[in-house]
Amino acid sequence: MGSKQLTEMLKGTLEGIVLAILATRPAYGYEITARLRDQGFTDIVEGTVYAVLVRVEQRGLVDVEKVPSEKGPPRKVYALNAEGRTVLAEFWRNWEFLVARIDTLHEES
Amino acid sequence: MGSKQLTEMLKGTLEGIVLAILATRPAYGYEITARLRDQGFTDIVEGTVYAVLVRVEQRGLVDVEKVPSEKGPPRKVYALNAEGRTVLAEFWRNWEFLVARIDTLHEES
DNA sequence: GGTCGGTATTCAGTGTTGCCAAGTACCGGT
DNA sequence: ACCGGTACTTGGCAACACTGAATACCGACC
Repeated sequence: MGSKQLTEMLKGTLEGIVLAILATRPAYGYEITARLRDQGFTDIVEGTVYAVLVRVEQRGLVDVEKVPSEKGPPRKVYALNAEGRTVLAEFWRNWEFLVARIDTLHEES
Repeated sequence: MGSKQLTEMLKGTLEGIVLAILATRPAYGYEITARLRDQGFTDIVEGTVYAVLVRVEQRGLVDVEKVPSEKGPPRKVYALNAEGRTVLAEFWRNWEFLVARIDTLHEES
């Protein structure tokens, strides 16, 4: 069970994390969840990832394509588009800003 | 806040930030807001800081003392206690975990 | 004496977000 | 026919930062 603290930290970063994953190559929800788990986010909830994908699609940050799967229902493959890349770049800027400020605080204590 | 992204990122980190400030020395709300502004969080909202302080007080992470001010109404001075230090340590662990994961993603893109 | 600005705290309401829990759907192997 | 793995959807909930306004205390200035 992930700590409540970490859950709250994910608010605002999870979207960026998903966009960053899509930046390397297109992917579908189930795959993204699995990759997050491999990557260390062992407690990430599937429903949450899908919710993020719905959101970024509605905001027009990704292009979507339905691709038949051999192992189950069709996959919705998400690909980062130009708008998405812009938002991702903004995410990195904000993230680095936050990390810098918090690092300063950490050193002071 | 400047960007909505940064606002969302603060969720889950602002509490840790405030605790980190209190770890250096006791402080009151107005002062903490000012320090955050000096430190780069130029758009931080006063009401938000007070809300965090109410929360950490209710959770018993701080000791509170009312101190008269020469320039206005009495100040509520917050001091981090043992429980607060524990939570702050947990915050740093979670923060470093998140930074590590996200750094990995950043390098991959 | 009355107003203005700086200090200092509180509070109701809003929107966004991740989690929980359950459900739907497709498929291969037994 | 059933079960487990794959794959997506959805309604309700709690936590959090922001908005905007209100309250209160004080010194300085006209």
